[in-house]
Amino acid sequence: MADAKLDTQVRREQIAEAALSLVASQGLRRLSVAAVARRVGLVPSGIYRHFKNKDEILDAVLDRVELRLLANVQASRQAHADPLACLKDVVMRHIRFLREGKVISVPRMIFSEDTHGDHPERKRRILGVFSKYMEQIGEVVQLGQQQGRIRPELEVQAITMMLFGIIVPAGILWHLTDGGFDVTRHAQRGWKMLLSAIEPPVPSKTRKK
Amino acid sequence: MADAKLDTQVRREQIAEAALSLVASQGLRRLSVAAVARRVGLVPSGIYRHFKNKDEILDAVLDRVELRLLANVQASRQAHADPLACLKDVVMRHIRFLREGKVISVPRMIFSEDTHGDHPERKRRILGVFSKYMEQIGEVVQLGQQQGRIRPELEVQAITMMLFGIIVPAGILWHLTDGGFDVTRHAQRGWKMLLSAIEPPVPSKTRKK
DNA sequence: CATCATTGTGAATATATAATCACAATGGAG
DNA sequence: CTCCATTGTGATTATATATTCACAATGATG
Repeated sequence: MADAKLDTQVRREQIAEAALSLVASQGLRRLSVAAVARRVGLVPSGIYRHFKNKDEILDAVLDRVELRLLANVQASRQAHADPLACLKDVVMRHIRFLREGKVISVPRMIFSEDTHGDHPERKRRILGVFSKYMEQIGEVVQLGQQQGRIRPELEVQAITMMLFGIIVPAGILWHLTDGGFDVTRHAQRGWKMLLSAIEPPVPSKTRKK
Repeated sequence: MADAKLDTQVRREQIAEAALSLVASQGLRRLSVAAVARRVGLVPSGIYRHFKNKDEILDAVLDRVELRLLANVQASRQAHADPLACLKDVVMRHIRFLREGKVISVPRMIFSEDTHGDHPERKRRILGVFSKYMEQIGEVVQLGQQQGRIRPELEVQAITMMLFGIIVPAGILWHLTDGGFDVTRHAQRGWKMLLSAIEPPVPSKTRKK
């Protein structure tokens, strides 16, 4: 069935990518070893040549999700020197990837009990991913506060959570409506409202985004 | 094993309540017919005397969730004539129920593919529950706009989504940290920020909540 | 070419859980 | 009390999916 034998490094890559892709499009419930195998072009038992079990595959998927989430924040930071522009970009970038099916929304990972139903340590793992993500965003917020672009009296965590509160419902509605919900508009509106809450009353610059 | 035979109405009530309770504490993945039966005090096959299949049980759970969510909004509306106080109460009440395990956070229902994995109509059902919930909240927002308590230029949906954006991450973090996250503080901060975004610049009343 | 390690296949096994089936027990009606 | 409808039990079946196992095939090396 397989075209040829491939090195385990290559197969692992294929398998992890196939799994991530399947999860993004169909959710974790539908992720079966058989589905992954089909996608890669192997028979199901062939998967076990490269991954010890399904849990290992899920771990690999999680690694990828983490990389992508953090890469998103990094990309935004590099594209925008201005903290506010950067934060907005984090949101919009996430939305774009959501639309393109290139990222699994965090809640989807969290509440898919297939991910960590019987594995408390994976729950911790997810919490870790989330924490890192929030931390990265928090650094941008802090920068903004130091530069007078963001109200200094607001707590960093509160701001990052509000940002998260824009991203998450987007994923939820996108998922619920099978892509029918206008997540871009939602994000723009949400950002605008958040901005009015976090921007200092006296604009430190005439720039009004 | 059962103490006595009970009328199917009574059993259906018990079964639905047991299922809801189990879902709230353990998630949907762990909801098995056997677990529900144990909780009620029957053997697993006895459940099928009262519910056709597991799907019917899940539908009953969803009904209950809907009732509770909407009852929460109603309760807040009746307790507070002021729209802003009402909205705040919706959030805080939800948080309280979350803490007490009396409500399943909506994302948990949505992203638990056990709920609707193979049932598109149940996904629609959930979307319907969510839409009703948002509608009810939206009515309060509209009232607030008519009364000059909330900026009239902001779109109702944007505001309700921001409110949702406070509630949802609370559920997520509560779940991820096994109740370790301070959801009350999160909600209070989030509400405060949202308030500064939606409250008109010139207070129509000296009341500052 | 032969050898060998690694990868792939197809059949079989293991497991958890939903659901069926046939018999038992309960409780109400006559 | 008997009868009957309904509810409860315990054994069995069905099903989906993860995983193991034994053999086959590939590709690199000497």
